[in-house]
Amino acid sequence: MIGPTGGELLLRRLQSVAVLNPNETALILSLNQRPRRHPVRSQISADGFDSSGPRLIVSGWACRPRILPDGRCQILSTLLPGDLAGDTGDGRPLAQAAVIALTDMATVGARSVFDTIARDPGLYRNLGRGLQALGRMEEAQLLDHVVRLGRQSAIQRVAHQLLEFYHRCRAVGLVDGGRFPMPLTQETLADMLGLSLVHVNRTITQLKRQNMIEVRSGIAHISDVAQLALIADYPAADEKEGAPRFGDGSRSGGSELGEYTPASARQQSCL
Amino acid sequence: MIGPTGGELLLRRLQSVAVLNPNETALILSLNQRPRRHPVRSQISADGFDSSGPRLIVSGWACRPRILPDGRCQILSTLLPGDLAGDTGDGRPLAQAAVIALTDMATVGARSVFDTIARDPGLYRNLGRGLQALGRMEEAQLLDHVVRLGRQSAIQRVAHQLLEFYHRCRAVGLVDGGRFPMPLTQETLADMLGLSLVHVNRTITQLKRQNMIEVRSGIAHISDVAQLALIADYPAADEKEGAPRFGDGSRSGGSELGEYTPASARQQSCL
DNA sequence: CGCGAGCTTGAGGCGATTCAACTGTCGTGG
DNA sequence: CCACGACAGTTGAATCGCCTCAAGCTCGCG
Repeated sequence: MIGPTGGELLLRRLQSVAVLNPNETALILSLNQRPRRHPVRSQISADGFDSSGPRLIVSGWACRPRILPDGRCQILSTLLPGDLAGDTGDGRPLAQAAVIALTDMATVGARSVFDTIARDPGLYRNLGRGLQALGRMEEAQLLDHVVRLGRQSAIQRVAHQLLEFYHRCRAVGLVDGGRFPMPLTQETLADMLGLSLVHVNRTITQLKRQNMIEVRSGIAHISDVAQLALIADYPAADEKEGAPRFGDGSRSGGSELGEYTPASARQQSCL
Repeated sequence: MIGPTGGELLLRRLQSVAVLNPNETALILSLNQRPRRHPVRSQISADGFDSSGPRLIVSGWACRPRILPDGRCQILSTLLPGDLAGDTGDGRPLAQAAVIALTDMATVGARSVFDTIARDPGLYRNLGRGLQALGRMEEAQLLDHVVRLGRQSAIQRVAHQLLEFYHRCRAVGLVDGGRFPMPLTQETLADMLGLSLVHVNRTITQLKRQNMIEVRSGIAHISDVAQLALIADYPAADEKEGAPRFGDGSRSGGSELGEYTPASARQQSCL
């Protein structure tokens, strides 16, 4: 699979949240080295203190799983091309969790970038902020994940997760007319969405029958994003690319404001 | 309800993750002002950009809710005495979410502390790191929350959440022989744990009948923490206080390492 | 005393799980 | 070229965990 280089992917994401000067752009594009390859199921980034520094994902998907003592598994987050695996210096628990390849992957080491920024923070101010914004997006995804798991039905979970993948792929230019790579097995989706494999299958089948989605050999297709977003309670994203939703810490994008009144006082309507 | 002052609570937590010099201690204890009072259901911290700076919770409990379009609610996180509500400067999505009082509360403004640290980061180095560690603990709790919601049964969720409250209360000296304040209604617990009110009730009743817990008029009692932790898959916390689990970013405390192999390859045993 | 918020309990139903089998599609080696 | 195993996806049947609806209860408080 030949695709964009690591630097191009990351640059694309950063430019949607920050304006980079030539030095910064050059620094990111210095990541266009020959990537290291990782087979499925191998560990990209270790649990706890990190050895080799953060790595930029060039191709392939990964996840941060948490295995329970009885063998069950809950996936905490996913990593797509253009994402960074490993601790980028602030020791956040999520970033420190182990990263496991869900497909064959290619990554490049990104330690040099962070070292360079640390050496001259002034010169790379925007870049530093941009990278922080990417970290914030990760936390926002985590919040969405909580809502999905806590309060959405199986159909909504699947739809919502697919929409997240769609938008994340779009942010790195991997969407082509509603089609985007989605190489996860239904079992992995189950571990992600807190469902059983069988039920994920039935749910996807149902969405297929309703012509909401297609999934075949690692490619997903969403014909009508807005319609799917409706059933998933997925917040209406402005179709305009490059809207700086995370430029300096605005809202995540999923919540209604309003006081928290006990549910008894709230009314139900939708679905 | 008369309890410790805000500064004492926060100092206690910080001292368990960092060693503070006299300047830093004094700065924290400067938070022993007369607190502002908030009635139940009022908003402590606004959604999005923050107006009045972060506030330290002196007494009472709060949460960060997310309301879905159809009226359902998922609570993202809880705030207990000694916690900080509001954005402490890094614009993290969780910290920016609205904070709503679940009981009557008292808080003090903490902006001065952050301003002072920002003015002379060198002098307040340990304190700055300590506060960052508190932020990391919040993220670690979020990860635990994901696992609870995704892969635990109702009983485990309730037990796990109570244990989290127990340990958080203990960190600020609010536990007395297995007893600690737990002023949440079952409805709020339901919105937190992704369950229905009725089922939370039955689950708590069941735990009571098994003599695992007692909950009455805002006070919870866990007789055998280790036993409850066993049911809940709650990681064995060293009973030794002040173990610097977050001193500079070690592991969150909930995960088993190990490669992520598909569930089919894992064996099941417990429960 | 009467009201209301929170807690408790019962009955019935649906959504998701589990177990178990079967299908389809690869890649590999005889 | 086809037999084979491995792996992902699909489907059915039975069961269970949790939800919803609907009362009734308890306690604190005006």
